[in-house]
Amino acid sequence: MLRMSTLFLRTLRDDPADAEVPSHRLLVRAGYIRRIAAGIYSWLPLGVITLRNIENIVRDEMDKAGFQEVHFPALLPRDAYEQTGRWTDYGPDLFRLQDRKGADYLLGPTHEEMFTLMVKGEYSSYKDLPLSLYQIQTKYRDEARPRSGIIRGREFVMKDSYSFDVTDEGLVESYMRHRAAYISTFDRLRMKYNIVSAVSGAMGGSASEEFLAPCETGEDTYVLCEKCGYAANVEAVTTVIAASDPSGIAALDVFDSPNTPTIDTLVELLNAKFGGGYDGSMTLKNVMLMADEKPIAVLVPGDREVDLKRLQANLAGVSEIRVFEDADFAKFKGLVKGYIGPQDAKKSGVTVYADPRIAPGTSWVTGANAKDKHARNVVNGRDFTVDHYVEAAQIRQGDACPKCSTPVIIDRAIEIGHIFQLGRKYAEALNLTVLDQNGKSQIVTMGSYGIGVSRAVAAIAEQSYDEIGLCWPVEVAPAKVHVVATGKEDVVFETAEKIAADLEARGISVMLDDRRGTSPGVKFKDAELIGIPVILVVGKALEQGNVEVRARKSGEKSEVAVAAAVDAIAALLPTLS
RNA sequence: CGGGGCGUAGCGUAGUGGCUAGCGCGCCUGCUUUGGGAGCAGGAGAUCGGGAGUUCGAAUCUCCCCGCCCCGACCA
Repeated sequence: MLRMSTLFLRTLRDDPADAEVPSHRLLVRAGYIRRIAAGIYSWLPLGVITLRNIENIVRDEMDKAGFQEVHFPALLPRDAYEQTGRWTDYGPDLFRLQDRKGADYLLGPTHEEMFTLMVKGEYSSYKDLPLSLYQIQTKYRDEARPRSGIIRGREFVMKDSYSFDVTDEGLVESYMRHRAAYISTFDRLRMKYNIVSAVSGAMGGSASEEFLAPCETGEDTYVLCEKCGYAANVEAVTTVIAASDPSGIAALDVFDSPNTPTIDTLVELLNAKFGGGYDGSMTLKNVMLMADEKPIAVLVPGDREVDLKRLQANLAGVSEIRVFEDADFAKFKGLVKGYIGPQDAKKSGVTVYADPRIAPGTSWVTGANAKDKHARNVVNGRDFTVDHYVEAAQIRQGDACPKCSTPVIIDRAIEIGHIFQLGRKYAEALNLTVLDQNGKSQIVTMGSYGIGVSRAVAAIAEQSYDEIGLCWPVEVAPAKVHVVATGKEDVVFETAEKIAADLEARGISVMLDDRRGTSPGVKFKDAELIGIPVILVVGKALEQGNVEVRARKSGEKSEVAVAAAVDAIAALLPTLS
């Protein structure tokens, strides 16, 4: 039982000056966490209990799914990370340090290497697989910009799992088992979330999905179709545009277009010159970029920007993209800045990438590769060729859903889980093999799965707070019932004690406000701020032999007889989410 | 890393060259009060982020450094 009279807790009346997002503000005010340094927080008793509750739900669901818990140190030698190249690849985000002998160590940002080596050390037969291991552990990443309190910290608690299979089919199965376990976990945490397709990015591998908890303060943007349920990270959205039949489109027509440096001015001129009907979406923007110092042109409709993030995510094997600078234009004489069209790309040695919106057979207005000249009726496949199609154009609210064509919405969310099929990258680098039925050595294929446990504390808070404080789901809250004794009569405190003890005896955890001499207002405000789902007030109503039961979230109140209080609460709890 | 803002007691803040750095919350003592952040009286608590400089005099001006927050870049 938590007793407010002795609990190590001080709630704050004012919002802390350095907290802006609701979860941060309230977790600090209600005495769950305190800041130590940017992105580094200490946990006070209420915070620790809440974090543990979440941790235990995660652990329970992992165990139910048949995954086995192990534990690694956070402090790791450089070795394994050297072998996979991540000692350098991870860059400045990696916390590095040296021991007294000058040997290099790191604080683990994620543990693929260690898990791979652990399995390698114990197993060597296909008979041992499939296998899934997990740990709940503190991770360290020297984020360029920690933010939003506990949402993006430099130290955070994460549950990470890894699956090991011999075959690709086995990996898919392990992946699906994790997916199912994640669904039960987040459901139990009473979180609202969407499972969205993601691009696997630098980690390599194929299939990848993110569990995103929608909320205003989220830092991830994703696309959602409310009709068919399609959901994807913006980077992973696919564009479906059918090829069209170009026969009947008039021949390419070059025309004078002085003083048209922007799409808007070009459209204006087109409408003046050719009798109207043109808009930005009919023009073709030809963006010049350097991809690992090789020139590429990226074609997008004139009314959209190139989304560099999407482009980068979808350009396999390219590590650095930058826009053309004047020096680059100087090197490619065929490219007339402001009047570039894809028609002569081959001559200039430029590889042409096009967003799928530039479908084969479509006709465009674009630059004519000569100063002050544009061309219309420029047809993809007839007047220019696309080397590769790549998702590059920015995505907008109202774009057609790739599954059902309904206009999509764009929303923000916090990433609370990520599952993906890693493949053989780490097993290969660290030589994790098993012998198959034929005695032949096979490289193991892996999956990697993460849940941000400390981040979930914030994400849940973000999804369930109101003007007066936090409102935890029953299983997450630091206690299920907050028993508040108000008044100065001993009988009030004795009754509160008795009910609290009875509740605990029924397995219902209690926080008891047994502070003497604290005014009722203070106790109510604290209870509301702390956010325990049921508040039971022992006070005025006691004269009629009653206590007051309040549901924190809905605000519903009722009076029940003292003797019936425990039963009433036992009945109420399962109805609360 | 670029842009913006900020740093004064545990928390929130006032003070833009001049007396002993002010106020609210919280904390301690006493009395009163007890259903919505109580009242009165008394009290403790501050290297004014750090260093250097300008000045008769610096929380206040200058320079350097450190830290924090927000936007962006970045982020298995």
